[in-house]
Amino acid sequence: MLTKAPRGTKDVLPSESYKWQYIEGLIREICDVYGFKEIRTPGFEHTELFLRGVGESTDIVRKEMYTFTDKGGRSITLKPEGTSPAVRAFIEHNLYAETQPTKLYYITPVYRYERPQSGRLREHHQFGVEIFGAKSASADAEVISVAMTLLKKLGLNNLELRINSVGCPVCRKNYNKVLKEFLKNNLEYLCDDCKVRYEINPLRVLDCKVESCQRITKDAPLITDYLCDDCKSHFEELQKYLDIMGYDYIIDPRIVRGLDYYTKTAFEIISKDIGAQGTVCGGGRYDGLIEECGGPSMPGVGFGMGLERLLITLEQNGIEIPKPEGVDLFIAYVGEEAKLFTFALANKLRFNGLKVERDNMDRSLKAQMKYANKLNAKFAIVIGEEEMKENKVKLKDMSVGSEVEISIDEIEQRIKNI
RNA sequence: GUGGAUAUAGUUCAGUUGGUUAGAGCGCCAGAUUGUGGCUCUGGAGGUCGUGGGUUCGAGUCCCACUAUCCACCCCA
Repeated sequence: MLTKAPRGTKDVLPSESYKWQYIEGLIREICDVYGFKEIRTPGFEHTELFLRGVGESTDIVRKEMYTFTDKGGRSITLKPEGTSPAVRAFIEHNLYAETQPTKLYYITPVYRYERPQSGRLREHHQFGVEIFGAKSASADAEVISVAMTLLKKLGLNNLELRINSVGCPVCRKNYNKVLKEFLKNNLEYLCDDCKVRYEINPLRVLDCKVESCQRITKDAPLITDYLCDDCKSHFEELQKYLDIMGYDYIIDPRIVRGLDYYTKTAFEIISKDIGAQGTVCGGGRYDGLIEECGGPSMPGVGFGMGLERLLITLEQNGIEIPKPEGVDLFIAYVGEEAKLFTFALANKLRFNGLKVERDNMDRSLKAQMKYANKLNAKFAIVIGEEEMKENKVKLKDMSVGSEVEISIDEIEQRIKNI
C-alpha cells in the first residue's frame, strides 16, 4: 500500500513525461495563436458549485465526486470538471465587466470516483477551453477549431467529429414532451436504466446501448426536428462555419452530453481505435450556466479534452512524439585533480546553456564512455593531467568517433557552432 | 455500482499431473592487459512467486478472502 499509487492514478515517469511536455507545449502555442489565455483554478471547490454547475441529476454529482468535509466543517469537492470552476472565477473576479468575449483555457487534473479501465482514471488530465459572452455560432465553431487544429497538428486525422443541437430550455421542454409521448407505449419494454431516464432526462434513452432500447427508439422523433427558430438557425450557422473551414462532421441527433448545463450545440470527437472509452473531446454550449452559478445572464461554449485518451490514440495510430535530444557534451575525467576541474568546467558550460553531463558514480574511464553513449551525448572529451597542463582536449564526435584537438576554451564555441 | 479475466526478477514472460537450491530474453553492473562508447563474448547482482488464511508429509502450482491490474457495462475526457 505504502509503495503503491492509489487506484485509478498514474505516475508519469521520465520515460513518458517528454510526451506530456510536448503536447502541453503545443496546446499553449495553439491557444496563444487563437487568443485564449490560461486560467488556473484551485484543485478543489465548494461542493455547491458542482451541484449547481454540473447538475444534481448527473452521474458525476450523484456518484462520482470526491467530496469531504474539511476541518472547518465546509463541504469540499475535488474538481471533477473544468468548466464550472472557470465560470466561478469569471464571476468572482468580475471578468464579465471587461471587454467580451472572455477566452480561457486550462490544463488541469480532474477527479472522478469511477471504476478504472482503459482510458478512464480516477485522476485524469483535461485540456479545456471556454468562450464566455459570445452567443454567435462562430464561437462554437472557433472552439471546435481549436480542438481540430491540435489533433491535426499531432497528426491525427481519422477522428470523427459529431455534432448535435440539444436545444434550449424552451424547445427541449417541447421535445421532451413529444419524446415521452413516443416512448410511453413501449415504456415497459425499456431497460431498467431507461425507465429512470424516461423520468429524469428522456433524451438519454436515445443513446442507450441495450439492443431492445435501440430498437424502440429507432424511429423516435429527433431533437433536431423540434428546435425553435433561434436554436435551428444557430445550428445551421454552426454548420456553415464548419463547412467553410473544410471540416468533415457527422450530425448525430443522439449525442447527449452527461452534464446538465448544455444547450444548443453539443459535440464530440471520437477515436475508434482506443477501445470503449473513445471520446477524446467533448463539449458544447451552456447559455444558462453563468447565470445559474450566480453571474450575469451570459452565454458560454467550450470543451474538455482527455489528455490520457489523446496519448492512447496517438500511440494506437503509431504517431511518435519527438524524443528530447541527448546531451551536447559529456566530460570524462581521469584522476582526482581532473575530477574536481571537470566539475567546475561542466558547471561553467551549463551556465552558458550547454547540456553537459559528467560522472557522479566514480566510474572508470571506460564506464564513463559507456555512460556517455547511453546519454546519447553528441560530443565527449576526456580530461586528465595532460589536458589540464596543456590546455588541450580531443573533442570526440560520438556519432562517428572522430576526434579533433582543440583548446579547452574553444569547446563552447565549437559545439554551439554545430 | 454490475459482470469477466489476471497477479512469478526492473521489464516481457516460462515454470510439466502439487515434489528438493524458481528459470530465460531484454535491461542493469563488472571484466575481455596499460586513458575512450556502440557490436560481440564472459561473469555478476536482483524474486518472502500480490497480501492473508486454508488443504497437504510437501503449495509458485489446489481452495477461500482481501487488494491491485486489465476488459466490458453504467457514465464520461
